[in-house]
Amino acid sequence: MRYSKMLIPTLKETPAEAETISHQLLLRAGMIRKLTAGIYDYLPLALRVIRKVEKIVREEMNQAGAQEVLLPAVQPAELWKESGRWEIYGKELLRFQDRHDRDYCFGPTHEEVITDLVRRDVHSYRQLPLNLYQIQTKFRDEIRPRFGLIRGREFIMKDGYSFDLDEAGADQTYTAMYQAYSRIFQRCGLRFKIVEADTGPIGGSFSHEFMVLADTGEDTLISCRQCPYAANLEKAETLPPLTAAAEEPPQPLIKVHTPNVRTINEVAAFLQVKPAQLIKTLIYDTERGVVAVLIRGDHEVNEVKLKNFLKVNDLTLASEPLIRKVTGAEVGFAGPLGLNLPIYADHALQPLANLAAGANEDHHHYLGVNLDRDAKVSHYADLRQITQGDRCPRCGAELEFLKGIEVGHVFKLGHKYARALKATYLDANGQEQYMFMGCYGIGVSRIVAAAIEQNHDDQGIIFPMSLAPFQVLLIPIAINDELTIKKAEHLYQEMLDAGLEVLFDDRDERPGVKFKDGDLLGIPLRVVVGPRTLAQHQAEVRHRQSQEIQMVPLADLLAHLQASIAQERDVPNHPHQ
RNA sequence: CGGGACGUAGCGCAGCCUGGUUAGCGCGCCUGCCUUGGGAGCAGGAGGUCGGCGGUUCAAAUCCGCCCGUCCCGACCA
Repeated sequence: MRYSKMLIPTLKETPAEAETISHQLLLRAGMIRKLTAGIYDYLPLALRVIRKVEKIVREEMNQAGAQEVLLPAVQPAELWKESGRWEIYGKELLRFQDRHDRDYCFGPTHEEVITDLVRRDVHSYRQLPLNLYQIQTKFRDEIRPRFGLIRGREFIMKDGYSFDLDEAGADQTYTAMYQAYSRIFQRCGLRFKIVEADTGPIGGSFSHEFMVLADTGEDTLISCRQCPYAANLEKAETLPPLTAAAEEPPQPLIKVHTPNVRTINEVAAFLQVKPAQLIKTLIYDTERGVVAVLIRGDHEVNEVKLKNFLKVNDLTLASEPLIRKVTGAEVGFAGPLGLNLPIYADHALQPLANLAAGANEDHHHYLGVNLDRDAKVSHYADLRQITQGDRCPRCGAELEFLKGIEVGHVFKLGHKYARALKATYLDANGQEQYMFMGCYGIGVSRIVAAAIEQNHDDQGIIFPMSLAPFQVLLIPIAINDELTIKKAEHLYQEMLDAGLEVLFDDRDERPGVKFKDGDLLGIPLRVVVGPRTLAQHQAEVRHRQSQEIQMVPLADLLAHLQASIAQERDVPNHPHQ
């Protein structure tokens, strides 16, 4: 491709709207433009990278036994009502009507559609297992789109769905997908980590997320320094406390006047106790009623765990009037004593004695609270966020906290959708059985952003060979020198004939401009020819990542480039951790 | 949706507080000359509903109100 013919509108200055590095560089390199919040145009260079990602995804999915399909983006409400998700998916689901006022949505995911397809055309155990995937544009009306391609509302996703006879078969498929995903992200040159994850609104029994490690990542994950345990922060389990029972003898309950002392820090300072000796009492409103949640003063509630534990969809901290109504006191003085609500406590509180807590009375707290003596705790459970001091829930070793960008997610769904949409088959005995499903997502457009987050320097993008829009950038110096341009044209043709993906910078620009643009675009290999190098029958080859420069005889140039490309193409920049 | 910031040429910004010629600057873009190994130089030029609507005023980019849009921080997710 000739640079002069290609739409590559690079920018010298960083647009003010871009905060993260991948967003800035994608804009500056002329790869994307924003149409409206969370919705982007992909320009030619970006599309080439996306096609590279897609190719890797297709090769690995096909290799793993999956088949590609293409499902509609617009979906009828009926299917979503049948699965029950029309009600529970929330505002993220973009809904609209057609001219007959029938309800539709733009697909954020395709469990309903694929299950509908399969239930209509698959009826026998002989047709299973079946593993179908597609690469398609999704729309999720995110509350807050941000970071360019990392969290768009419209984005390109690979979504796959498997249908197995039973759980044993589904486990095999899950493993195959897990391995295919590992290979995909390795081939994309990403440094990633696989973590246990919550299943969220997709549902199902368990899942793993593939996290690209990057400081700008939105997710926090924890990883054991000793054993293989790794989990998303919201999923990470906490160990029950080691001390079996209270060591100190229970003190009598004392009510203390605590004027205008509301927050944990204020109460701790006022009562001269540590935050860890306080009980934080939070009132939550759910679709199944109001509950109280107790947590140690220095801990935070993990609302995902709480949702799962309570088996609720809606979970919000109670409003001020509601708190007053159920506790009889202003916000800041709630406590477990005499509270007429179901009370759930984090297991870290169980062995603790002589704590401080709100008195459910304005400006008063209790000292000497012993939960088993003074309150009615319905259940103790793991309800809190893991923190820096926690140990690995598997082996007890030290944990590491990391930031990551989720690029892939595999779920074991079980019978959830098969049951809701009646996807059944007849087994060998003529018995009707539900299909056992799994689903598998990859953020294709997000991978492009994640790759840039991990591979850049102060001059621009450093694409791994496997994703680069071009393998080679050919720059002739002194464009008006007839011999140079003639030789460069000749080299360009040779490279094309040899099947190299080459961008020929034939613009009438000064060398500095071409070098700056070249570094910004991140093409792995740069070949420069000019009067000086040609006089020695050589070309200069520069490696974008290492910045190493080699002078290569023109006669060896093609072979040299092909060797470099072959060496790097399927080898990640960094080994998988 | 809660909190914060912003909206002036394709991009980055100044002007606004204290209203008043033709709304500026840098980059980019067009033409010509010149230059050609890290975003050159000179000369000429194009490009603006100052986010929108309404109000105050003799006069509004500037003051007031409403609306729209964008970004950042939190609750959601490939």
